[in-house]
Amino acid sequence: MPRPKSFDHAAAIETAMQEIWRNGYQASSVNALSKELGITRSSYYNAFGSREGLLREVLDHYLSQSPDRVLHGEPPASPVLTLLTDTFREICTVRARDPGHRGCLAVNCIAELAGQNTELGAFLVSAVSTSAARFTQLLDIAVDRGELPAGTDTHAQGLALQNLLMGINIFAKALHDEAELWMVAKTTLEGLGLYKEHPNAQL
Amino acid sequence: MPRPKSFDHAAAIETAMQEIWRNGYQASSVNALSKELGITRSSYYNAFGSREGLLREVLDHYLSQSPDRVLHGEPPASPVLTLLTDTFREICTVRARDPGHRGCLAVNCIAELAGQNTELGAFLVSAVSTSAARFTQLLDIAVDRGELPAGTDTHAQGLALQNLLMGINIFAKALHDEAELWMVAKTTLEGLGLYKEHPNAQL
DNA sequence: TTTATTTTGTACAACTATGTATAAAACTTG
DNA sequence: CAAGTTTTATACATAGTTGTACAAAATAAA
Repeated sequence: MPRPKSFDHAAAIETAMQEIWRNGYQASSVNALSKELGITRSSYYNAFGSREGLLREVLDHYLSQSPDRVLHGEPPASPVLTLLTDTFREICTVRARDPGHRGCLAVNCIAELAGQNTELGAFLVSAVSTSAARFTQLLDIAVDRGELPAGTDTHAQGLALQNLLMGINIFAKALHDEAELWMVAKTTLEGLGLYKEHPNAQL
Repeated sequence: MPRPKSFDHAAAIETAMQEIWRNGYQASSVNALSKELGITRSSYYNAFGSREGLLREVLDHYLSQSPDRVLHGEPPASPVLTLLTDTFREICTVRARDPGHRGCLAVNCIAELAGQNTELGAFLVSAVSTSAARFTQLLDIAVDRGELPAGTDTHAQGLALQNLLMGINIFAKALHDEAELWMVAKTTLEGLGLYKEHPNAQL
């Protein structure tokens, strides 16, 4: 009986994400977003409820496809240090090759909204906390597997990795050279004793 | 002959800085800023020319009093590594004790405006570049003084320090505990071989 | 075809935004 | 007191903002 939804919700979220990523949240009005989505403001409010409602969906979508997504989920089969190194390498590549130099949408939103917008701010702060805890968890696994020495302060190291991650994502907005961006990550990872070259896999 | 300026320009910049720091640039309208400053919009435009004009002045003021200001200016008399360690310690303290958890105004503005607002974006990007170069310069001095080994890659280390700085400033918006924030900085500095305890000076 | 539902178009309300213009008031110095 | 300048008050123009309301159109299934 119901008329089927005639615009692709997922595709709309993707498009809106690109727009907010480029222009920032406060600068992305419902007018502008609706125009970009090719729908009317009526449809916008019908589909997303409010201006802020869309951003929440956009952030969920973003986090599910951001370059650090591989860190979450099941414990990795490959060595943890290789996973970490590869992930930071990937992040540097993606960030540097983004022609808009937009950095990380989540980090941008933290800078814009944390401690201000109660709802979204709290969500973002908790996402940072979760990510840092995940780094620590991975390092604990590395200790268990003998990849890292037993006395390793995985809590401190995990926080340092989270900091490296966010730093890279901000730095990428100002430092556009991929090699230099990777130099930042590699230098810090080496310092932390967490850098590991990829061991010529599949050979 | 001229009527004296009846509102304190410097104090107004300071007040506006606090407001923009708290709410972000895009969310700080001329209306809101004028009200906060206790002046009319007429006076605002008269004094600052435009919305953007004020931010430029605010950023200049901010940079002149931010916790990393001590890194600039004359080469330090004290050991470079001590200066670096103390500066990062100070930054962690200031950021964690800010009840608004606003982080760094400059970093917030980079996240909000870099690659978007041509004028201010370029200014902020160049400020990052300058700061990174200054870190490298300080490390070069440290090498000259024998504080660091001769083969040190001061360029890579300087970039890593700039990244640590910006990371801390973002992280502070989500991680409010001073000890944990300092753990981030200390762990990274130690990893980079740049951490040095303050040598009980004046004793 | 009727029915149930979603989407759309359009209008409205009530603000708010930036920037400009202009005349009146305030004030200090000569 | 007069001159010169700054500040204020007020209005205007033009555009945009979020959110709501409601009827008309589109659509698929019974």
